[in-house]
Order: sequence, then structure tokens, then C-alpha cells
Amino acid sequence: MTDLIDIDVENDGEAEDAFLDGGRREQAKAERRSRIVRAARDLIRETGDTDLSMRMIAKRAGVSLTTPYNLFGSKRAVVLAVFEDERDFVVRFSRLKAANAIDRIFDANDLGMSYFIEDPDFYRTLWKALLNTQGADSTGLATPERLKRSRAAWRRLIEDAQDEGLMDPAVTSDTLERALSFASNGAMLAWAMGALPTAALVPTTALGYALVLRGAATPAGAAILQPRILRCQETLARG
Amino acid sequence: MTDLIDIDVENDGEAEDAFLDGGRREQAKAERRSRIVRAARDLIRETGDTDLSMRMIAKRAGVSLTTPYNLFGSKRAVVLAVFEDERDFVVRFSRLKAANAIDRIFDANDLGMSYFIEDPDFYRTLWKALLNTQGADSTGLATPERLKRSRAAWRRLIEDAQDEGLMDPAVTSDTLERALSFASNGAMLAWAMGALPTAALVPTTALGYALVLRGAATPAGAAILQPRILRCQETLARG
DNA sequence: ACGAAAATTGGAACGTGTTCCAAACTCTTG
DNA sequence: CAAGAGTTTGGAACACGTTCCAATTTTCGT
Repeated sequence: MTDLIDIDVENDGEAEDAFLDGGRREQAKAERRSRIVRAARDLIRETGDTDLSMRMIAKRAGVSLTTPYNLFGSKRAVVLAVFEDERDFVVRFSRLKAANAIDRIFDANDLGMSYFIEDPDFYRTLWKALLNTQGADSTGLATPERLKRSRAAWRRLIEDAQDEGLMDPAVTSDTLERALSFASNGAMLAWAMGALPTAALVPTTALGYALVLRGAATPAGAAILQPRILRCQETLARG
Repeated sequence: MTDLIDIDVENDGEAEDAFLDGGRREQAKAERRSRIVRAARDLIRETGDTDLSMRMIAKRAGVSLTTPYNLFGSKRAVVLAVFEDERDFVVRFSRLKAANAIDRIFDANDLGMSYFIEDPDFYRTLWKALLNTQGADSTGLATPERLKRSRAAWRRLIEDAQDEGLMDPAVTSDTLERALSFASNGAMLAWAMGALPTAALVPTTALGYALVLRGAATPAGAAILQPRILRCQETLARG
């Protein structure tokens, strides 16, 4: 269930070790971890926002209230674990086979957004819980390793577009990745807060991507992006 | 202190009525409201995140704990009131006198960001509190009226750029305003969560704006935006 | 197999946002 | 001025995230 196989990303050499070298103690701990994550996931799926309390999660997982704190540190960390457990995102990147690199970027966006589209209530709850950053250790919206991998994947897509002569190399892939990420997160934030309907999520993010990309595109790239911009704009105007 | 004079925006005809027609009862209520907002502001200024509890705010304001709930409804609403009380943002829009409409957009961004730059801790606390959207009535990051005014002001700046032949009118001012807002909010979110240093805030948002705008710019507009993109990129690379 | 180390456990406790309540107060209206 | 409506008040209460504690169980090294 949690067999996250990231083939196309360099392995850090730590992930699968934890499953093997740890003795019985480590193994039991891992099982408790997964039971807690599963309990939290099920609770969100069943009751949405309500009843997602640490006491409920602990009871459902069959552990004491203090155990999730020993294992994860905070409720936010548990929710983050649920989030990352459900999204084997990077994995499927390699399967994107659009004609050009720019279209592949939008395919990747569609892929990432498909999770939210298919299960809006679930992921909205997750996002809202993740935004609760009252503790001083607010790690952001993803684990550092996860974030690194995701960013690298996006950067590679952008660099492909540069190699294909669609994007101006004067604008760094790092710069563009950041800009795309911020545009996306801004839209996600609006969605999580209820200001953006689920149906508008894909067109909105795609429109943001298209505009940002076109801002650093070569004429060839701009020609690809222009119709997409207008199409997204129309879709949003109709909905 | 709260004399918010928005000259350049059509008056809704409700704002100042509240100050006059209400009798002594309304007046006392308004004074309690402002005492609560002021207490919350001072507490954030003095102690930052800590001790920003409703009980503290109430004590500081010299009112009962239940009064803020009667007057605002939730802690979030109180914080939102603090936020909007401090930012007489739209007011100064008319003073922007850059050469072309595009540069005026970036001036407006500088203006909006200047609040956060000058008092990062204060506004970071505010943002984090505003992101706490556990209640079902999460109104977003601004009051509806405020939001409407702000969006109208931005749209006008964009339309000016279109009138000056710098932006392609095929992309709606509404579309662009949305894209700019999302890009900005994404960066603000990262900043609020501590993932983006305060020094990077202006270059990052400006870079996002420049890319989005250039994505819908005419050749004339693109020529203005290109050096700005590179300049922001350099600034970020150095910092 | 035995002792030591590590973890979970149950329970209490703290401070939090929020709601409810009857009693007291204050302003408006007749 | 007096009845009345409209609010504030103090206090208790609830569920929550989180932390602390001593007691207990489970695993590891020898």
C-alpha cells in the first residue's frame, strides 16, 4: 500500500534500509506509524473535518494518545504523513509522453491535480490541516526530501523545454520552477479556503502556468502556449 | 487612527453612515470594537505569536471574554480586523506616477510589500493567524468588500497597461488580476511559513508578476518586462 | 535467560478557541 | 420616568492539541 517506487529519482539510500535493518523494535514502530496514518486517513475519508482529533486517531489506531506524539511529534506531522502517503506523485512522471516538453508540463499538472479533483473533500481537509502552522516547526507543505524530489522533477521538465528550444534559457529553470510553484500554491490556497471551486482548479493553475511559462518562452514556445491561455480563459469564463 | 480614506474608489455608501446614524449604543459598540482590535494589535507587536489568546486580548481591551465573540464572531475575525486596520493600502494607489503602466504595477507591489518588509514579525504572525481556517466560515484573506476594492484597483492598473498598448487585450484584465493574485499569495504563503526569507519577498513577487505579465504582453510590453525579469533573477541569485 | 534500555501506556494537567447561561447593566422608546 | 429591548458580564463548561508523569510492557545485548 505504501510501496512508493520512485524509479526516476536518485535514491537517497535511506528509504528502504529502514525496512530491513531495523530489528523487531523498529519494525513494530513502523507498523504503529502506518496504523496511525491509516487511522487518520480513514477518519478524514469518513467524517471529513469533524472528529479528526488526536484522541480519535489514537483510539482508531489502537494506540495511546501519547504514541502519535512520540512517533510523529504533532498532529500536523501526522496529517503530512497522510498527505505524502496518498500521493505517489513523482512516480508517474516518467509516463508523460506528450509531443513537446511544454505540453508535458501541463500533463504533469493535470496529473497532480487529478488527486484533488477526484477526492476534493479529502484533500481540502488535508490542506486546511496542513495550513495550521501554529507550531514553530512549520515545515511547509511537504517533507524536505519530498520537496526536493518534486522540485527536481519539475526542473527537469522545464529544462527539457529549454533543450527543445521552447523556453529562453536566460530564465533559469530554478526561477521558473519557483514561479510555477508559487502560482500553483496560490491557487491551491484559494481552493482550500473555499474561494475557488473545484471545477476551476485545473483551468486556473494551468492558466497560471501558461502565463508564467510564456513570460520566458521563445517564439516557438509562445506559439504553443498562446492557444492554451485563451482556452483556459474561456473555460473559466463559461464555468 | 482608523481614518481610511479611499478617494479613488467608488464609495459603497455604507462605510461612513455607520459612524453617524448609530445612537449612543452603536457608538459604544464601535468603541469596544476598536479597543479590541487595538489590544490585539499591541499584543502581536509586543509579544509576537505568544500570548495572543482571546483571554489576553479581552483582558487587555478591558472587556469580557465573550464580548469579542459577540462583536467579531471569532479570533480569526479579530485578527482580520487588525490586518485591515493597519493597511490603508488602496488609498495610496493614486500617488503612483511611474512612466508607464507596467512600472506602476510594480510600484504598487512595492507599496503593498513595504508593510511586510518594515514589520515582518508582525505581519507574519498576522498571516499565520489568518491561515488558521478551522472554522467553516473561512472568508479568505480579506473582507469581501476589501477584496473587491483591491481587485478593482489592480484591474485598473492592468487595463491602463492595455490602453497603453503594453498588454495584449485578448487576455482579460480579470484573468491577469487573478493570476497575479495567486502568484503573490503563493509567495506570501511560503514567506508566512518561513520558507521564504523576508529579503526575498519583493524580488520573488516581482519576478512572478513580471513573468505572468510578460506572458500576456505585447512586444512593447515584453521589452519593458524582460530586463526586470533578469534583474529580479540576479537579485535572488545573489541573496 | 537475565538485566538494561527503550518504548508504550493510562491518566492527569495546562492553555486554548468557543459556546452557553442567568444576572446585571445601559440605552432607547413610549 | 418607567417598561422594554439589546448587550455586556462573569463563570462554567466542552473539546481540542500538547506535555508531563510514573508504571508497565517489550525488545536487545550479553
